[in-house]
Amino acid sequence: MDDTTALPLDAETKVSERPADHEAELRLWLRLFTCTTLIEGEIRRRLRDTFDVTLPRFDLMAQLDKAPGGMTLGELSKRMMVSNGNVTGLAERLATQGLLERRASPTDRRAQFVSLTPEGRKTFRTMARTHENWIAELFAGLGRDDTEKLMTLLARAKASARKAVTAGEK
Amino acid sequence: MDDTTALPLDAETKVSERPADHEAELRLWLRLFTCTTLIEGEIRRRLRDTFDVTLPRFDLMAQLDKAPGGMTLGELSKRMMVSNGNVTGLAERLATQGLLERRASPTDRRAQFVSLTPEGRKTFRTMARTHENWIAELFAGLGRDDTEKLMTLLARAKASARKAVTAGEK
DNA sequence: CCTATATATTTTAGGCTTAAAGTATTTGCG
DNA sequence: CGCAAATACTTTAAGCCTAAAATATATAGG
Repeated sequence: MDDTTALPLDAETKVSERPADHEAELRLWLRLFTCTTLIEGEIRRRLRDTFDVTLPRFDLMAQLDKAPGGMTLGELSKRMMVSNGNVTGLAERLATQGLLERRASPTDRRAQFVSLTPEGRKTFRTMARTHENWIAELFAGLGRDDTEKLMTLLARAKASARKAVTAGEK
Repeated sequence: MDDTTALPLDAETKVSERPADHEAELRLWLRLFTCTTLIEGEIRRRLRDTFDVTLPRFDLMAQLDKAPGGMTLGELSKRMMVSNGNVTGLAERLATQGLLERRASPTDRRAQFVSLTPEGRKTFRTMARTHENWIAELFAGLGRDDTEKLMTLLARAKASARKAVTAGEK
């Protein structure tokens, strides 16, 4: 995944002959992807080595930590942006570990609420503190201005992508 | 994954009381991750719906397309930044589809070279053209300046992360 | 009430991914 | 040469993930 290749600077080439030259966007996507992958991989590695937990389980616990009363699997699925079947399995494994508990919804016999057990909450809070420091460490080379500018530009990129995605859903 | 929550603007809080407040970096990571995930998911969906191909297979073919003479599985593994076992399986499935061919290395009986078949190359080139347009479409909302600035900032972020990763490998 | 449709979840089949263990071969060195 | 270590690859076990089908329940309309 090298994204450092020099651009072929063929300003002479007629547009009609290269109607779809989107080199710049392709290179941006490659860089965005490798950058994210690099960080994500390191976080996965550290979570595993330090806490023996996977990133998906950490993410699920993070969602539950923000919702003290718990939530349904469907709600969890929406917030995590993954399929229903996926959260079914993740919740199952976390419940086996004693970190998550399920209870039936009093109003809807199809649904179940899930929430962190006291142990799950304690475990998550510990991990979350360390996790936050790792992220800070990984971004330590960025100044405050860079961070803010990146936030803004990524928001624009996200909005752009979201628009293209929803446009195709009509 | 909402990263739109307002920052708790507690400038009054003493540093000593909140020694590890890395909220900004955490929010940056969340945004970077959701942005990438959004685009990646859409590309996966379109590759599947349009060409009945997975992203990992597309990525592997992209590497081979850049190396006309083929390369070893180990080289492929390094370039794709995935495990050896992973490319073994991917290459196996692509070979079954007739898109990739293997031949023994003349000099090393442990190694094998893989390359695209003529059909594989043709198939990949077709997909790649469309893929490039999709990426351009997803980033269409970004101006040229935004794109360039993002490239620069992501390069900095990548360098920062790389440094933190290698520092832990000593 | 009864039925059609919608919703919440689980199950299934298939593919991706890794770490770790295993196999075959090559290379370096005494 | 002979053998220890390194290398290229495959296999295995476990987990993650999705789309699609299946199950159970809820809701709306006649």
